[in-house]
Amino acid sequence: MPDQPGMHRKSETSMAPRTREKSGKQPTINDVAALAGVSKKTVSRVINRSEFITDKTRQAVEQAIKMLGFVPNPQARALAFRRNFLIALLHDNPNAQTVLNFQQGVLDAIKDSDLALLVRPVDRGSDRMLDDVRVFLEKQRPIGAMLLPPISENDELAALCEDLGVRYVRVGSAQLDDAKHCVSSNDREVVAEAVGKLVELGHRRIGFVRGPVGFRSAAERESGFHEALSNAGLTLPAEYSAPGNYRYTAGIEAGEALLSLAAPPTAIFCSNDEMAAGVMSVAHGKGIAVPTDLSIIGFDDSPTATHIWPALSTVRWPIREMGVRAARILVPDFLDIISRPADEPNVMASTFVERQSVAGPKR
Amino acid sequence: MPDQPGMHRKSETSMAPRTREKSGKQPTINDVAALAGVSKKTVSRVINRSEFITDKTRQAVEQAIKMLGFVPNPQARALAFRRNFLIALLHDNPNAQTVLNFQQGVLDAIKDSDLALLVRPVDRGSDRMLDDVRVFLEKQRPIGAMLLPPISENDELAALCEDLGVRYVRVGSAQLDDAKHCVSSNDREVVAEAVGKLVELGHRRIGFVRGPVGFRSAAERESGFHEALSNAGLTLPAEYSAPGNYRYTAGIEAGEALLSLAAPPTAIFCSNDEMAAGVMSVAHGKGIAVPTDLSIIGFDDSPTATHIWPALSTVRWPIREMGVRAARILVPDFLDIISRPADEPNVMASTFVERQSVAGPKR
DNA sequence: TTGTAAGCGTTATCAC
DNA sequence: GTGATAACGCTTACAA
Repeated sequence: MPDQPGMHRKSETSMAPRTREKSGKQPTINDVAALAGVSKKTVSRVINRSEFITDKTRQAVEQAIKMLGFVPNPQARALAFRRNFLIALLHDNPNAQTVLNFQQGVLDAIKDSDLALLVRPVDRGSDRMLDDVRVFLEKQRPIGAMLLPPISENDELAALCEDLGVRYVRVGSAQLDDAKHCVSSNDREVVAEAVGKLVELGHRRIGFVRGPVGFRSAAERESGFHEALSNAGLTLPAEYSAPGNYRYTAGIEAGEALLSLAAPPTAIFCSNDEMAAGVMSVAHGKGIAVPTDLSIIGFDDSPTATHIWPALSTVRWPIREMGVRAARILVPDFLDIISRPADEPNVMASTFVERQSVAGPKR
Repeated sequence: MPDQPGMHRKSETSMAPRTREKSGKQPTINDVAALAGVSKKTVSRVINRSEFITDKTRQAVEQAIKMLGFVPNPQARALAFRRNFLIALLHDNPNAQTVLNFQQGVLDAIKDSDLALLVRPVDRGSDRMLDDVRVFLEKQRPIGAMLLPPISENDELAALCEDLGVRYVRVGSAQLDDAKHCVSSNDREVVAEAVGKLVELGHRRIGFVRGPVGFRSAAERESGFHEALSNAGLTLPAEYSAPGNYRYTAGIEAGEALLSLAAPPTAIFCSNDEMAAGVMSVAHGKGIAVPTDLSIIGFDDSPTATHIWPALSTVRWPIREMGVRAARILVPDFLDIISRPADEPNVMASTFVERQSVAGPKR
């Protein structure tokens, strides 16, 4: 029985007995080799799909594998390869839905592969963040790492991965890196489109609730907003732009500010759904009817967007699909991919989803 | 260079060159042993906190470890221990917030340990579910597994873990297993309390929106509801009980049904927040004021609860804390735990959170 | 209390 | 194409 790390035990051999697998031990590569009448290395070649093998040998080995129900031991492979068959998901928990949807996408993509997913939150506030990640990557030695926004915007983090020989993909609202290291959405473009719809409907007094300072996604969305306004020959009065941080409470504050104005906006674009929900609550509280008196648009198409009333027009951010794509870019060689991932676009289209929170202005 | 699994390459040695770590290779246990002037095994003993070591030796080794910046290679340890230093989180994605909050709790708990978290969704609908999980556990060989509801209610799954020598903890709305294999909340009790509040306020016509058939959490919440009614000498007319599945759309349907009744309920308890949001939307649509004309209570205290208007009174489910506790129960020996986890309760208290969606009935 | 030798299950090297 | 033999970095069994 092993010493147990961190176990502070009295005896070196007192670990609780472990139930033995019913069928005895699992078959190893040696069993397969023996049964197939070949060497370990040949079996290894089959496992790893080396090309230097005759079809006949391969088939013999494959049959032996099947007969024995042999599954290569990932721990041993990890030791020999000096690399674990894992993908690490590094995130700073921007919001649960985003992380989990992305996670789900990644898991979809690697479902039939030998890979597994390791999740690692990082604290972007901490000054030891880089060291923490370094230790983590050096210990776990994953094949690759996925960086979710906002930490995906950290160039040092990307450099660290590069440095440690860990592949990486950065997820963002705009091209953050070269195509083989980046999956992004087209936030600016689609926000411009959504706000353009407001203009088409006749809105002239359009408010904006910003995202957190320093976030690329916030900057992209803001610039898309301005783009739409200037396309329409409009400008944004300073008092129509409210600060925000992607949280509901910021939406409340923004709503209070914007809707108390002498000439309040007839429409408000919020940089995410949570803040849009906050603005909507304020409207409800003030007896301002949505969408009759006020149109509201959000961003993310989070569950909140459909849970609030009236249902929120918003931008659907294809985060799950981005997870799939990120995996395909990161580890194409593990995913039995036919088409070259290089041929797939790495900019995923967000789309404007019209629901009940938008209408033309009253007059 | 290794063959690459799944790589379908032309050459056995053509793998893309990998950036070599700046500082050469990482130090191994041999380097430490040499520097400290002891054997490998002694270093191993220090790493694994064996007690059969003199303080002097230990200190010498620890110093060497520090000087070299040695970090034990988990892959090698995993091979030798026949066990990976991982915790697996098995879930069937009941909802993102729950999974991620729990995940966060687990990660909090294992933050300073050598453990890492592996996330694995399972498809409880599939008839290969057990086999899939078996393969997963046999391959990854985690120290332990955490089962989230509803799959935590599957006894075969628990038996499988037992069988494979993988520790496990089941998370549920009620005691699903003995204390060392279970973390639970007290749904029944706190639902009874919440509904009791409605009764105290004077509500007599109280509706109920059920959770999905077959879910233990749904059954617990329902029985808590009935408990409160019978405590008050009330009974639930059949038409006041609407089916549900924890989804928003079910809330919409339930709301339509309950609020179209000739004598509609003056209060509705919903088995989760999403359905409560659906009921609330229907109320808004029908011009029924909340809470004036209708009180609504949900369950979970999800983000939705505060994003909707008026803010939802609900039951806070301490899912993150349950994650922490689950980890402490699962791997106390890895967590430098002072107090015995056995002394900590494994039933975590849910609490009723009063917000704006509840008031006394009109008359 | 410490050390030696033999694994753990796989891949790398390099002859054949 | 294939296989013997030596890694990979650590733990275990057993000896000292």
